[in-house]
Amino acid sequence: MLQQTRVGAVLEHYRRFLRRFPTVQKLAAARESSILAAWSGLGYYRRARMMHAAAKVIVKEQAGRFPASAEQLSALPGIGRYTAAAIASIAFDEPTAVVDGNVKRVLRRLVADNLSDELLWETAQELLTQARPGDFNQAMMELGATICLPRQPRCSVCPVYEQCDSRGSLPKPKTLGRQNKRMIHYALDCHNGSVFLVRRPKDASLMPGMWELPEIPGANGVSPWLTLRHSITVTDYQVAVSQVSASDQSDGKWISKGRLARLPLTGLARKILRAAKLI
DNA sequence: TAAGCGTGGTA
DNA sequence: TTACCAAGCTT
Repeated sequence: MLQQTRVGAVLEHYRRFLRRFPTVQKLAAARESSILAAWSGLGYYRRARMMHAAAKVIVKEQAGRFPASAEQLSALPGIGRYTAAAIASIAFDEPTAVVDGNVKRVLRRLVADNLSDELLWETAQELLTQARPGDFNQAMMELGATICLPRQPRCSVCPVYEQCDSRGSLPKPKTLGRQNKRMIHYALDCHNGSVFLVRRPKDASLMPGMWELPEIPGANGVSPWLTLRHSITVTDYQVAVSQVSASDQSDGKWISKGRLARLPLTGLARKILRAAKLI
């Protein structure tokens, strides 16, 4: 859950997720839609699918025993170099350094050089406190998250200021492309305690198989019931929601209010249904 | 190597 | 308001 996602955004989902899937066996046996429903709103849904796949490998091929080394962990789906090192060092005391976005920034400032990825990993490994690798790794990430901030580093309270070659300066990050903007209209078709929802195609690149409100053509002259902003990857959406019938023109399903929570909704659909006090 | 993948917080 | 960016991974 923490891959590219802040701790604050994860906490509530994490607790709910562990209540729902308390063991790797339960997770492995679950249906994908149940897992996606618990993940709904967190984004990067591929992470959930891959964690499901990893749970199945652990249960079926390794008798439910977790791999305990970074090398073995990185063989699991969805576990790359960072996550393997994080689990191995924090959970199993393996002396392996992590490099995440925070550590990259800290190290590049510390040595005042735009180190390549490979050099960053080597440097982190050299600095690692062998006796307490998990604590060291978490301290490095925490330093980046709380003091060595991207925009305004708090050098005056930094514990390694004396050893820092740059004292806070950092090569200007290259600016990314501007976000696309788009207007999109949805129908909120709701009666008898049910909402009409549609399912995204299984082969969609974005959020495949997840449920959302039916999209409708806009500009019918009627002002929408609700407007909001929502950004998905590289697109900023201006969203308009109208309470109109859509069940005749869209291939979807009526979902009763009580079942909404168990459905893998997109984050945007969840936001709209919450605004409508349906969940 | 670089693009694609979600969403929310922050300045 | 806009733009950046977060405990990255896969293809």
